[in-house]
Amino acid sequence: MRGSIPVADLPGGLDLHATLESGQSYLWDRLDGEMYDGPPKERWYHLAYEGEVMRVRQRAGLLEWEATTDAEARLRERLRLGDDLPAIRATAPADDTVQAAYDRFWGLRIVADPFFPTLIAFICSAQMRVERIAGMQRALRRSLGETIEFGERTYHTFPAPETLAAATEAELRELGLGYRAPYVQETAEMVASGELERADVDTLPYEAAREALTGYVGVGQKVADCVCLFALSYLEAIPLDTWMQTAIEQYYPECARESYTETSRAFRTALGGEYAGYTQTYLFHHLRTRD
DNA sequence: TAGATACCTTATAG
DNA sequence: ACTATAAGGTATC
Repeated sequence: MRGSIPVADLPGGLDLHATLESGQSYLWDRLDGEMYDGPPKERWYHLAYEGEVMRVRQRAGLLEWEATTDAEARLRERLRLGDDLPAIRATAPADDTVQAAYDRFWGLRIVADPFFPTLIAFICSAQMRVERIAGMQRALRRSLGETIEFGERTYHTFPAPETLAAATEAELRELGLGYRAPYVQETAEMVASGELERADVDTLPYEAAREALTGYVGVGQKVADCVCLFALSYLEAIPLDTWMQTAIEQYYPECARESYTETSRAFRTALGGEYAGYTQTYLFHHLRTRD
């Protein structure tokens, strides 16, 4: 099936390119060089997950999609197309840097990615660059995922928890995960066995959810915040990575505290509270890609 | 509870 | 060519 959504109908519009290449999602893949070699901002992105393939591109004022199923409702959820960006931006501070970030990437939306692949991707993100994190996720899909044929192309889905739980540490190290290999295997086991799963977390208030997520192996507060923001829709979560730590020192020194939890509270307040994660993501993408 | 250190692997700077 | 350092941190002592 296929369809298209007029971008002008979305509150605040859409920048699909910024949304999917700002380091928040590792589920969507580009089709560069295979079925597309046009302008970077109009490229197709594809996603294979739980037996379904969908692909999208933004072109000529439309968000076009094609899928093995009737995917539009899921697409609207995953890209949070209903979020009112002007209302969200109105909660952000008036700083030049924050406003420059919103101007530059206006239309960037926080994703609502599926829980398990997001958990694994951000466990893999420790001490790693964005490009290599994406490479690891591709390797996991290619090596352990199931294949689906769509449009004369073979797609690989992200492996199920049971599959990753059954993988050996050596096998995962072969895929380039390094010391994260046992973390991924053990966390997958916890999800597969039901020891700790999404339902145990996503009904909790934000800080309790973040705390609960650190029960997984390889998940500290920063990775837990990424899962909260990009998979569980806690829009107040602000992952404090090295970029944000630097930004706080430079632009918000009054928010610096002794602990992650306290700094997070102070910075969240500075970024307007309820939608701080939105502003943090604009800021992160801006700082990481300038120069 | 706070502080220090090891950890896989790759890319980049010097 | 070769070494040091950093890359969206976490676990362990």
